[in-house]
Amino acid sequence: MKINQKELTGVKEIARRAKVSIGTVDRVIHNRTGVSIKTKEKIEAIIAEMDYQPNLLGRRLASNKITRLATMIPSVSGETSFWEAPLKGIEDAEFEIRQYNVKIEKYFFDQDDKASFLKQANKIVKDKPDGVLLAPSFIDESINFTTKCKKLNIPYVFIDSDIPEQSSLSYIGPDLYSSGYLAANLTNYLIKKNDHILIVNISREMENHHHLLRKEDGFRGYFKKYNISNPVSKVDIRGVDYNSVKKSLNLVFRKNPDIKLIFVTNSRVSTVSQYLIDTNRNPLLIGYDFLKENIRYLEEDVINFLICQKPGEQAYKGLMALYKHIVLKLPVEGCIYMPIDIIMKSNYLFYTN
Amino acid sequence: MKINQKELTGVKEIARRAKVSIGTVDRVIHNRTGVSIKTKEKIEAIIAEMDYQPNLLGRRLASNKITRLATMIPSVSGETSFWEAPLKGIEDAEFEIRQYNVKIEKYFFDQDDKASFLKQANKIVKDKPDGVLLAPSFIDESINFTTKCKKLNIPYVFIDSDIPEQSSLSYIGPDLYSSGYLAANLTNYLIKKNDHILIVNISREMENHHHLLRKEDGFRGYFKKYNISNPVSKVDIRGVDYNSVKKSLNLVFRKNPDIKLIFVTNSRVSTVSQYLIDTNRNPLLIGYDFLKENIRYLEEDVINFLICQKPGEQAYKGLMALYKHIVLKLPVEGCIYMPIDIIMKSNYLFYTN
DNA sequence: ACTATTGCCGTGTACGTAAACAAATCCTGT
DNA sequence: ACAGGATTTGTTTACGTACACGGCAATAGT
Repeated sequence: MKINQKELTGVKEIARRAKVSIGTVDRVIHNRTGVSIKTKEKIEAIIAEMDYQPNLLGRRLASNKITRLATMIPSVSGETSFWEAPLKGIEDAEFEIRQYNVKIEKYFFDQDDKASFLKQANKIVKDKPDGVLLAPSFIDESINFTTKCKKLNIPYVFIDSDIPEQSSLSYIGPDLYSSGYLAANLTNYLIKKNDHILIVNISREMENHHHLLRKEDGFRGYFKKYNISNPVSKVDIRGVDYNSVKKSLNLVFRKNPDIKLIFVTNSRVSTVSQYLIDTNRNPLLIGYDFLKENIRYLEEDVINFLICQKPGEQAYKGLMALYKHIVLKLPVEGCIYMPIDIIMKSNYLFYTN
Repeated sequence: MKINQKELTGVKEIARRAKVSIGTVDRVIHNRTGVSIKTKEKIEAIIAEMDYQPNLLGRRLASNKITRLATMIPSVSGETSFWEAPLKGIEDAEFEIRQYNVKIEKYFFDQDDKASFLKQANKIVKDKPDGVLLAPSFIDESINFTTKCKKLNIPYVFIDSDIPEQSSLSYIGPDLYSSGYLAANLTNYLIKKNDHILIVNISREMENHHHLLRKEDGFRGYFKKYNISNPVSKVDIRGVDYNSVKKSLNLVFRKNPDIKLIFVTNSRVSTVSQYLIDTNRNPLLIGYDFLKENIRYLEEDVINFLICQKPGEQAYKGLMALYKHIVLKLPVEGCIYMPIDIIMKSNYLFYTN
């Protein structure tokens, strides 16, 4: 370690060169009022010439403001552990930016209950945080909510699924169509001519169903593009419990006992797995998400491939984007599609969600 | 934004509670000399009780020290663009921690020239940085180098490949065996009984060959574990130019014209791709690394799968580990295996190296 | 008894920036 | 020319920590 030789940098140097006080420089930097146009231009020229980068340490230290970020995601229910990862991501981000006077306030809603979403959304609006991270599970309600945010000048970031028309600060999550497309590409390596394929959509709320259909579109899009003519059936299941799934799949298998590959469009693939074990069937199985229950079936060779898009990192990056935008006033990418990861038995151990 | 209500925290509060000055508290925190055992214990008790976390902003701002980190990786040659990504990762990290008075000094060596490695290593030893990030391409020389570092009390982190005996601060990179194992798992989905498989190792320097062999071991390990009896040939090619590869592969294909799948154990898979195009052959092809040239062949359906382990992130994380250890004095994970990513035509667009 | 040494501790300044406060300058109308 | 307000500019303190410096008391040395 060496002692820093005095580099001429910082507001002080700007002030020196412009022959004004640091107070004036400060006013220009924060374009506050009370600076004559002439000195303002002079200072701005010097700032540009020096390529002045404000020292974030000094800035954050001197600014006694607390930045409050709100996060709104589904609560971790016993029914699915999917939202554990985003919560972890939120906590990681919290830990990292806590030292910069950023506080994170977490709001949770019930994925199967619109009313709870509304209630929490209203609470956020009332609390007026400086930024919002949102998993927009309910589309109309999310539009409503973010419209209010826009009016209040509160920037918001979407994760998990996008509402492109709502011009968020950023979307960080999967490209659903492409992930279905990838599943089809994978499928194409696994099947033979005329093998029967089944697409399974499982979700209770109509809303979430939307997302599943985009994946299905992607899947079928691939088949269409490459003129793959295998028969593709599909079933929509409107209950997430085992019995609903069992009942529906029983019907399907009665009609098509020779299904060779099943593509489950979300993390409910574990329920299908259990069904397959119980009915002693053994088609190839592709599903979604790095959940404990899914990994178990992956280990047991019931699930062959899981597609995953780092939900934890989505939340982490979403908060960091808010931090960069609000605190550092840095530009932020408007849309970050997460990589589409393929998980199988031999690499899941190394995966970080 | 709200004004921070005065939370009682920091050295000042410690000083207040202990009825001493902040100078004394400071001495205890940095366990400097000049504090009576009694007050020292009292202060330590209070620190523990308060769960005092030093404010990093204040700390870094007050400390005028510059931390110098050295990075040592192969230079980006025209021959392979592999090291572009780590360099990018280094630059990303540099940008991020620059504001904390951390400077990064980059050293490059020629991957095919031990002498250049030695020269650069000596230069680093002479320059005495505060930490080193190293891609230990040459094993013996790396051991020698890091031993010197250890004597000088300079922590070092390995990326890309590990030397476990050298007790580095951390290793961040692939588990080579497992990545070969995964390739075999994938292979097993793609082939039929009795399909002939070829493993191709291409490298000029004996050293790098080691790494390839670990992948080959993993590949064969999978086959062994699951009693897969497909014929597996292999060829070691000691030249990275097209003609060397061509000559060797011509020999192989003369003997085994019916090879159904080729596993190339490193990024040289592009050379094999070109060969396959030129000789109008079309086996399945699995290789390594997200390089422009490889992606081209992926797009053209010559390469089917690329295995990749985010070399850019390795370097980034490596530097961050050094930063955390040296500057923040935080504990650091000793070994971080990167996820083993599978890249194919339908997801490469979303991949971040 | 006087100085020199040592151990212990408090004070002050600095880091780079933010923001409140204070002061100087500029207008405008009389 | 001057009051009085508006506009522009300068000064100061503070953020939390690091560290140099200096001071005081107690002990040791002569």
